Amino acid sequence: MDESARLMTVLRPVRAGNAFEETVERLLQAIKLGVVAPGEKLPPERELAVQLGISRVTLRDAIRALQEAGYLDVRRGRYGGAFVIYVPPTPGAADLRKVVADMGAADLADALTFRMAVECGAAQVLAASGLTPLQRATLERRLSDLDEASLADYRRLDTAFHLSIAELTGSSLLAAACADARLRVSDLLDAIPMLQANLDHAAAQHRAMVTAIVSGDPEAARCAVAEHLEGTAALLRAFLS
Amino acid sequence: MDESARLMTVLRPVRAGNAFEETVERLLQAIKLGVVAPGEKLPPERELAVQLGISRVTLRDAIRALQEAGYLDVRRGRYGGAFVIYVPPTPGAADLRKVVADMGAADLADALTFRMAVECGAAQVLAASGLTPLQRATLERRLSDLDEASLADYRRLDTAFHLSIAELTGSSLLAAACADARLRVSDLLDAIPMLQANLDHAAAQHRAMVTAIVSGDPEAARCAVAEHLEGTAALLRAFLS
DNA sequence: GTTGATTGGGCTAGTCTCAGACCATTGATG
DNA sequence: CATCAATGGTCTGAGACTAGCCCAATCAAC
Repeated sequence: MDESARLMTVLRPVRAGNAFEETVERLLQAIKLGVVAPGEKLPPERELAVQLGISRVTLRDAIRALQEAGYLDVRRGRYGGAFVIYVPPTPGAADLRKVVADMGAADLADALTFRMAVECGAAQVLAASGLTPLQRATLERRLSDLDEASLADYRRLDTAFHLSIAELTGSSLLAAACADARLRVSDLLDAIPMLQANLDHAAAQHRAMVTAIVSGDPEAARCAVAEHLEGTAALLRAFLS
Repeated sequence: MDESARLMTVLRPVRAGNAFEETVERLLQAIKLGVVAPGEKLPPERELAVQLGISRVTLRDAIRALQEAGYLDVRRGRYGGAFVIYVPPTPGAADLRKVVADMGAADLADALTFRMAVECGAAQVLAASGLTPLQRATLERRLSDLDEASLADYRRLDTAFHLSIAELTGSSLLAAACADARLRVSDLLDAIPMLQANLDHAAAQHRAMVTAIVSGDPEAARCAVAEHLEGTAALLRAFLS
């Protein structure tokens, strides 16, 4: 609030943990966000180590940890690799309180606020930028993929749709921020049941977001995203009380 | 754009560099953003090392590097410490092209887009949240501080005003994102001259931002921030062409 | 089968980073 | 002037991390 708030913001920890822990988190992000879908495999270790900017030893430690935790199936030899075997838990309100307790009420509010800000910002920027036909086609494609998704694929394609908005702005910083925000609420989203009424509601809101963005209306885009995310937050609150 | 874009987003480097480099960057952020004003000193090494989550050795290496680069004056003994002696360069268009060349055109667009998204998002969220009297007073205070600022203090207080918006949302993630965004354009801002006409224009826009936020109008808040940042971006483009 | 390409598995020497202890300097206070 | 608290300066041993190299397993293609 006062001067010291900014000191704490800027002089926050340089590193979230050691290289091993951060690598586990990052791989878990790829798996939980469905960037690497179940059945698919991660890039080869040597390649992945370069991408992540770490040594192969550290990467292998992280992969082994995820293997032992049941997220990956590692196979040797040509056409081998680290295959994703994790499937999101069956949605149900049973675990939600536990998930919230694990992350803490303060972190929950932080994450929801952060997500609201960056996703609304991304939609606004994208709408204001004026989409190329190709960009528009990509966005429409993600939406129709989501509309036709099976329940098993829904979360993954929902993530893909949301992240596409940030990616289409062309800002990798913004894309990273939205991916981070999404990850911070993904455990929560996995814990709430998917009722048909909610899915229908969400589909309409997704449609409104795309319409606002492709028509180049930043106001409407921001508003549509805010409404959608507020709906999700309200759903969370409902299952918590 | 396609699947691989998300792979690159999530599987980006785990670490921006080694602990030493990241620490230098962080301290430079505190100095350049004016979180620690010229003449003031950084927290004691032992304390700072804990805050940054690094060892004292690494912190000292970083401090020595900044000392040799002329940013800090380190004095021993009681009441000693690492005093900030850096003052932002006199604004002038001479260096702007060089600054832009150093960061690259792609990074420039990325940074401006990112800043637009997160600052608009923060203002929207804050306006929607409904400010307490204390929060409102803090925001008004920052604005009046800025209005009365001398030219030497202007950039620092401008930063303080902008970052206050994010901080007041209560989301440390959002505050960190806005601080990061601000830092990425701070060298650019330091390179453009401060003309009275521009300052007056900015002051009016700042006023509009505060008015929209305290009146609880997310639409207007988002719009006011977008207009303000767009003005800055336009100024940059003008000095570049 | 044999071969060859691709991939995970493992080792080693060297560098980076850390935690903790101890030393040196400064300046306000009595 | 002596004291003492606060602060930067330095050293050391242990652990984390890396780069590079070679080994082992697998499977398509011949």
